[in-house]
Amino acid sequence: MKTLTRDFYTRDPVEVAKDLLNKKIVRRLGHDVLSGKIVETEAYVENDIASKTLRRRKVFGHLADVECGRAFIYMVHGNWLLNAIAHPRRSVGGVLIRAVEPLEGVEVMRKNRNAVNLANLTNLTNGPGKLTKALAIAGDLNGVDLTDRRSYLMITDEKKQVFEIASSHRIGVARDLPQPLRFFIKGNKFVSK
DNA sequence: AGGAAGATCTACT
DNA sequence: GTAGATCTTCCTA
Repeated sequence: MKTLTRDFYTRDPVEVAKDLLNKKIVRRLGHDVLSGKIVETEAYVENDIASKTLRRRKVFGHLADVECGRAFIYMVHGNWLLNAIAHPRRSVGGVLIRAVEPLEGVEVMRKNRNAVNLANLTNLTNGPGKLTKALAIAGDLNGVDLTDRRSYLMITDEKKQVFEIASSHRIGVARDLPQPLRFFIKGNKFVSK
């Protein structure tokens, strides 16, 4: 398996958000390997007025200092959210991973999300806060290099596959930009509701 | 020092 | 569909 390169992330976040669909996120956890296919993303762009959180935290200033292809992880509403830093040179931006389809390590994921009714798999990782919990992703992983196969968290390339990309407005954003910035694999069961 | 609000989730009706 | 839990940062005093 091969990780996505720095160049992959050094582009318009909207393009990166679309291209991250169907890629694989890999989490090394002790002796276990947890992985899932990315099925839903959201782009956050330069001068993004939509997110109060981003502006309040001066995240864009922060993102500008951070290398593309690194993870940016922070907490909202008591949930950790996972972003990949992605923007053209001298710009700022990122991509929020909103949902994945579980592949390897499903039993460990179940354990990580204990106390929850997990009768069906779709409830395991179909939301930004759910997938971080299932994959044991928290603030201690902030800044890890997603392009480095030695990292505890990385994103790998996958064989080309035919699928249809659907888009919509972003979710949970108080005042969204006019253009659709949320992308997901059409018809996939693991997309959030 | 205290309160409000946010890129959310669960459990309940 | 709505309420309450959750935790961190920002704003006001």
